[in-house]
Amino acid sequence: MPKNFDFREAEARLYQWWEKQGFFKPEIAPPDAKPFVIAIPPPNVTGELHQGHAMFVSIEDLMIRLERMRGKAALWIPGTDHAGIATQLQVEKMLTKEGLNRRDIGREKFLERAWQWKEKYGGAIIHQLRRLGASCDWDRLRFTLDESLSRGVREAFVRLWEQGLLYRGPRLINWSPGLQTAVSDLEVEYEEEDAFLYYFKYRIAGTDEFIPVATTRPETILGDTAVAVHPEDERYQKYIGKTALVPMLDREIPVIADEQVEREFGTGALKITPGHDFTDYEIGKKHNLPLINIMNKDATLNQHAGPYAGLDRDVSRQKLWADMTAAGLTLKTEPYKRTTPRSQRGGEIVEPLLSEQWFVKMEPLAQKAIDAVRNGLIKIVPERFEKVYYNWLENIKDWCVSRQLWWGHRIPAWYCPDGHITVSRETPTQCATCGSTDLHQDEDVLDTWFSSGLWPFSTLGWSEQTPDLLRYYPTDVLETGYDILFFWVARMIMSGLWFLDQIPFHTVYLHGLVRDEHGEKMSKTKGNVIDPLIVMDKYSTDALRFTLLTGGSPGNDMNLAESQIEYNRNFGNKLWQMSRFVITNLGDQSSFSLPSPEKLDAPSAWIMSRLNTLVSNVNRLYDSHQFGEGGRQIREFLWDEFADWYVEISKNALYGTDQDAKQDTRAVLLTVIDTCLRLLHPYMPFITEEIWSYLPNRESALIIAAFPQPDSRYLNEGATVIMDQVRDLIVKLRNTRVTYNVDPAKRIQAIAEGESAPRIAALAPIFSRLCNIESISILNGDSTAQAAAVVSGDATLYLPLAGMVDLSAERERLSKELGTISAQIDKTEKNLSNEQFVSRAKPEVVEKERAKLADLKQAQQSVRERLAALG
RNA sequence: GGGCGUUUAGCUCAGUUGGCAGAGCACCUCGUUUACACCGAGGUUGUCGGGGGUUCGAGUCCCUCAACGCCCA
Repeated sequence: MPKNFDFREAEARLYQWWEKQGFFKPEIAPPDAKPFVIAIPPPNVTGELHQGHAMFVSIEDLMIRLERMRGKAALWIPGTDHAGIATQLQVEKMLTKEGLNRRDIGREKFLERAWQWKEKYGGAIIHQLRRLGASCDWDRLRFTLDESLSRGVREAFVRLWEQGLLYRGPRLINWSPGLQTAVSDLEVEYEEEDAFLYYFKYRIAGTDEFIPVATTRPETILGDTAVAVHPEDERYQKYIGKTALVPMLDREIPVIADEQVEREFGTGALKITPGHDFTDYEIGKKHNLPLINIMNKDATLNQHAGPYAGLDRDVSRQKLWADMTAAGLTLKTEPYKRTTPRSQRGGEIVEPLLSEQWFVKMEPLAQKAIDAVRNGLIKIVPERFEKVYYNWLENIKDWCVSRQLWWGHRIPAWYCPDGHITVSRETPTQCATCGSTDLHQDEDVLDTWFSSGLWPFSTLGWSEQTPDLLRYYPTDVLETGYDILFFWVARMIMSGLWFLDQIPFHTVYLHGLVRDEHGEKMSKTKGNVIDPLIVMDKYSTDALRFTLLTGGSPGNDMNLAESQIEYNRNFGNKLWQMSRFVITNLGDQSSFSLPSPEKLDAPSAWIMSRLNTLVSNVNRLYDSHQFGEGGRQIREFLWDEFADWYVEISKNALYGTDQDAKQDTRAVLLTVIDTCLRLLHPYMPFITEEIWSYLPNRESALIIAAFPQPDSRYLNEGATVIMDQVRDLIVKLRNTRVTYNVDPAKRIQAIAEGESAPRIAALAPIFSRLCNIESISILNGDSTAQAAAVVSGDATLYLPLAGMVDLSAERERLSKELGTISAQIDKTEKNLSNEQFVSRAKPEVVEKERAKLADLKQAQQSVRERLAALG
């Protein structure tokens, strides 16, 4: 076995081997095995690996590997998302470099180029996922624009149409002028920004009077179709029903009364622009106001803006305000915090714009999705996100699904010259209404999330009843970041229930965002990005995975520091070294049998007890989705208990002459390593598999070895008590040696006193190896003054250190210890003298407290006696 | 405006059936004993945000306040 683990060489080799052996395929399990299925959150084909990907791969691969080891037919379906806008922008960028744009080359040529781009660059992210060790079934790799998935999209669309849940019509939607497409409500982010509130005069026709009105967007004045005041507002009551004149256009609009108007805001009078504001749109509908669209799709003003037609939205704002000022129609401007709607992609200001789009009626779908979680068919982890989920679904709005893009699923709707709509699974030859053969297909494509909403079943072949769909749907867990709970998770639940009448998965596990060391969002511009590929090169994939898995808590954002990854790289090395020690000390034998529990010596009984406690904990923690805590416990057991204590102690037996003790110890060492490699494999797949290959008597591959189950026969409280006392004494002896500057090489004969002195003396070889005690004899007569004493429970150990012990220092040290012990005794006695505690606390807690008190009392007495002896 | 989260050592964070406050980094002192210097041994470090409550017992459960962050409107 090499001195170190060369992860750079091993990772690629092991991954290829696993894949070639078919271990990633669910068919590796027996045909009757219960499936365990996860559909991957499909990364954008345009994506580059970031910590978010690393996080979901770590968690999902952990679950997949663990369930695979539990004998399930584990299937992790990989895939990528065509990412409508992102990909189209990439291809357009490429065209721009060639001096072209998409309109020059036309839709067909453009799509050709887009597919070329996808074939060339779209695989990058997939290769990066493999580097993370993702044990996906790559034969089942899917892409949202695959033919089969596209058929699913059509099926879904047509069904919604047939069920009357799709409609097309002019509505006010969020328009992205830069991208020239509609975006959904979810794709708009609202930011508070410094702006101005503009106060101006709305003249009343035929008078010199005016109503003062305030707005944050003066250019929309040109589209006003009413001025609204509160019906009970004394200031403006007299104008209700009168006519106001739109500044600069002198178009006549009514002054209306509406109780929604806030009297305290601005001037208390509201301009109503139904064509360019969502609130005004509703008010306009209520009052039957006309709707004027003053804006073109590129955010320049159109002919309805009169003299301002052709100007950009910002320019027209300046010019209109200047003109109004010149005309004496303005009052003032004041600084104001305005909530600006910006596109999630690119950040440009989004315009509410009247436009012809396709919408899905969401309410019936949402209701089913709400019920599924309420009835417990689907569980969201952490649970608090269920509330967020309900809140969104209960207030759901219709979903604008059409996008004015070319890259995506083209809407399967055709129009005849009379405007009849034909929606069809197959390309129709004639209009379903009038039979016209003059048909043209809708130019738009569907929102990317429409297809990803079908992901858990479209990847399995739906809309066909494929064998995969029958065997692997519903899937089990959906794991992703909480930031796409609405975008993706809720929509999958809705569509799964709607189209298949079955939940798509029974558990949703949501992880947090990965931030930098100080909680800042990672970004290239800030320069605080920790690139997964770079840290994998530097510290290994296992170290990155283990850090992401153990560094945070479920559902919360995680601050990632490179030092943590380094620390876990060190843990990997530690694991390698302890395994190497065990393996190289196994001798020539190829098979080992673990002694039955009663035959183990104290250290072995202790470590086996701890091991089985660990196995039990890890299983329990995994089943309650506490992956991080599970990983931390494995690491702490291996490092702080096994390596630091048992491995050191085992050297006595290994290097000794007692053949039975040697064999038993070897068997225990091997059992611990074997078991822990299995426990750890889902967290650190590469190093564990590589170490496994050096184990004797192993199954073919760790990746398909059985996950450990606890064996309660090996739980041993007695051995744990003994070893805890031994370890406590050893730490105190080491401390004492350092305190008195005793040469580490100096071997000391110790003298034991107290009830458990014989037991301690019998374990002298442990003390010998761990703190260089030559021998332990039982005290016979009085202790010598020239000695340091350490006390643990009912045992005292004297170190005769003639000439080295400073008696006053020793007195001080013991006095201090006496203080600590006495304080603990006070606390314990207080508990035990409290009748409520004794009668109400759990019996084992009371018992534990009594034992503790007895221990402390003995220690107290020993320390007192020693102090007395020192004078 | 409504909801959620966070607040624990100098820094970054763990701590889920309520039962003696933990880790990494940093810092101090020793040490290269054939698994490991990507190491080992020892040590220093706390008003578990404030207040109230439930309980024999609260970092943990409940109420409330504060600061910071996020989501929805």
